[in-house]
Amino acid sequence: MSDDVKKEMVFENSSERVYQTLMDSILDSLKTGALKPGDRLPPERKWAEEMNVSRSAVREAIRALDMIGLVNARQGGGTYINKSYRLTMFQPMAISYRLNQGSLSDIHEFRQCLEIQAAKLAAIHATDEDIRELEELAHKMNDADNTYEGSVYDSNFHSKIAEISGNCLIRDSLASLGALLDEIVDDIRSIILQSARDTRILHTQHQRIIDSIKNHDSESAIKCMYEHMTFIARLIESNHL
Amino acid sequence: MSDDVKKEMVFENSSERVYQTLMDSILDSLKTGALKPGDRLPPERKWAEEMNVSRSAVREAIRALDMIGLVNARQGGGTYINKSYRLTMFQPMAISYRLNQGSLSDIHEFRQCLEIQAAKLAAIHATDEDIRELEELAHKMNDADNTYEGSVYDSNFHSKIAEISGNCLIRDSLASLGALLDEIVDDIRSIILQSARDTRILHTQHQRIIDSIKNHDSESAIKCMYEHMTFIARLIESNHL
DNA sequence: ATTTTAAAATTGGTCTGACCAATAGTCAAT
DNA sequence: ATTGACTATTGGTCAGACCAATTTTAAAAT
Repeated sequence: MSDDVKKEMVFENSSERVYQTLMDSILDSLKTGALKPGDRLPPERKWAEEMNVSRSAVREAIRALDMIGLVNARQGGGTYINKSYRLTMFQPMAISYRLNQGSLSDIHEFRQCLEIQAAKLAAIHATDEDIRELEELAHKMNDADNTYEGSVYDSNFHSKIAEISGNCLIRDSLASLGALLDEIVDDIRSIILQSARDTRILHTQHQRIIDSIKNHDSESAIKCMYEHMTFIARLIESNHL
Repeated sequence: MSDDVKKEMVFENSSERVYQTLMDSILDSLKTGALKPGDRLPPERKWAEEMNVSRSAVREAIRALDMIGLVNARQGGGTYINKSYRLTMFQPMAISYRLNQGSLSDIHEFRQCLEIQAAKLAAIHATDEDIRELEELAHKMNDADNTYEGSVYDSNFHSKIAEISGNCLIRDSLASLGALLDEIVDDIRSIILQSARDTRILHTQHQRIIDSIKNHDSESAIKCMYEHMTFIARLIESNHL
C-alpha cells in the first residue's frame, strides 16, 4: 500500500509538466493571498533559480498565465499580477469571436442574459452597503460632467451588480465581455451615452434596478434590467454599430 | 493628438511579439480553412525553421494556444488542432472557479440563463433540418440502453440547441461550462439521469422544448427550458452534489 | 503471412547560456 | 529640483543540447 501512495505521488508530482507546476504555484499564492493583484512576480531568471527550473519553463508558465489575463509582462519592466485579474476570459472570448466572425448582436445576446441573471442574484444577495454603493455610482453617473466620465460610472455600476451577484463565473464573463466590447468599438459606452438624448431615461432605469435590488425583488430586478438592456440595444442599433 | 495616432500605430505594428505573430498565423489558417480541427501542426523544429524563428518562440505560441484549448500537444506524438476547438474558455473558467472557490450553484446559475437564451435564439433561427436533428437526438436519448449512453445524447441535445442559436459566445461558453462540470463531478450526467426516477419526464421536457423551437415560439422555448433547467437543478440538489 | 518484440527515429519537454530590446534606476550636469 | 546620459535590470529571442514519451520501423518469433 505504501507503493500505491508513492505511485500516486509520483503521478501527481513528477508527471506534471514543469510549467504547469509553476502556474499552479502562482494560483495557489493568489488563493492564499501571498500574491495579490498588482504584485510583481520575481524576475524570470530569479524565479527559475528559486524553483530550480529553467527559464524557458518559467516563460511558458508566464505565457500561459498571460493568455488568460492573469499576469501582464512588460519587457524591461517586469511581470505583474493583473490589477483586475478577474477578466480572465477575455482572450478566449476575443478569439472565439474572431474565429467565428461574431457580430455585436452576439455580444448583446450573451451580455443581456448574464446581466439579467446578475441583477436577479444581486436582488437576492445585496447587503445595505452594496445598495449604498450602487446608489452612489448611479448618482455619480448622473452628475458626471462629460459622457466619458459618465460611461466609466455606468460600467462600474454594472460591474458592481455582477459583483453583488456573488457568482464568480457571471462576474468574470461580464467583465471579459465588457473588455471585448471596448476593443471592438472604441469608446462605445460614450457613444451610447451621447446618443441617449435624455440621459435621465438611463438614470431612471438604473434607479429602478436599484430599487428592485433594495427590495430584494428578484422578479422586478429581472424585468428592469431587461428593459435597460433592451433600451441600450436600441441605442446601439440606432447608431448603426 | 498626432501623438495618439503615432502611439497607436506603434502599438499595432512594430512591437508585435514573435509568439503573437505565430499565434495569429494559426488563427488565420483556421479562419481561412487551411487548418481544420484535428489537423496536425508541423513539428516545433520544422515550424520554427519555416518561419525563421527560434523554437522557444514557437513553443510559447503553442503554450498560449494550448491554454485556450485550441491545440493539444502530446509529448512524442505531436501537436494537433483540437477536434472540438470550441471549448476555448474552459481553462479560464476553471481557474476563475478555482480561485474563487466557486460552487455548483455558480455553474448552474450561469448555465441556466445561457441555456434559456440559447433556446430562445434557437426558436428564432432553427431550420427544418435543425429540428429534425434535435428530434433524432431526443429519440436516441429516450431509446438509450444505459444512463451513460443517454447522458451523451442529452449533452448532444443541449449542444445542438446552442449550435442552432447561432451565437458563438453562448455556444462556446456552454461547451466550456459542460467540460468544467464534467471535471468537477465525474459522470454527473449519468448521475442525473439515474436519479430521475422517471426519465419520461426528461423526455417530455425535451419534447416540449423541441415543439417550441419547431413553432418558432421563443417565449415558449424560454419557459420550457427554464422548467427543464429547474428540474435538473432539483435533481442535483437531491443528490447532495 | 501474421503477430510480437525490440530498436530507431520522431517529437514535445526541459535545460543552458548567450544576445537583443525596452524599461527602470543612477548620477552628473544644469 | 530637473534634465539627460549612462548603467543595470528584465522580458523577448535565439541557438544547441539532452531528456522522455510516442510513433515508426525492422527484426524476430510464431
